[in-house]
Amino acid sequence: MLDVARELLGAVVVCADVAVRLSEVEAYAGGRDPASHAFRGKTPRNEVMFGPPGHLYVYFTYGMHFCMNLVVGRDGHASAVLLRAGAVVAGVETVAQRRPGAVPRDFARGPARLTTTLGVDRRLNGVDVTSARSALHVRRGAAVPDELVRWGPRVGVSTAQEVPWRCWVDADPTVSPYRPHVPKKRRHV
DNA sequence: CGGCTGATTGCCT
DNA sequence: GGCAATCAGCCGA
Repeated sequence: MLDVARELLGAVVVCADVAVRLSEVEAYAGGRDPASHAFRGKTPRNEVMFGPPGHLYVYFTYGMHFCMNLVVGRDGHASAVLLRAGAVVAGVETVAQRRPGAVPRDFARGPARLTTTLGVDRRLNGVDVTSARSALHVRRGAAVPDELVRWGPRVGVSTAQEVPWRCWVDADPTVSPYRPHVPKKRRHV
């Protein structure tokens, strides 16, 4: 699961004429992970997570935002990787119309911004991202070298803050700025 | 520039 | 009924 997350850095998400190269993702480990939507078992909302890998899990949150996950791991295991941020590499004109006033660096800088930029909503829940014929699919991109991959705690979760299951590309300006639980400096205790 | 908060729907207990 | 894998805008410094 963590290896899949790491491999997704640099991959390119394609939806219609817009494409985004991923710079930040976050792993969720299915039923035994208290921060996972699958923790309390299968429900109508999260049922895609319990299906085969390679499919998209789109959910609605905070009354106004969509976020997208890639289902990974074994069928039924319900592991998933939250796609958090990336750089727009195609369709900049389309995105500029969708996000008037935003600067390119911020187009997909955060999970909800990423879905807005790509035009993703619940209609894409469950699509097979491994097929180039799907409305949304994922292509391999230029590999990110190991020395540029950084790991840290997940964002916005109230439980299991200790597991470093978020990974991102070091020094990439499109990585999301929201890191509420990451102390910038470690004071000696 | 960094920190805080209101917005607003749907899901789960 | 409570709260969420967030974001934009506003505040003060």
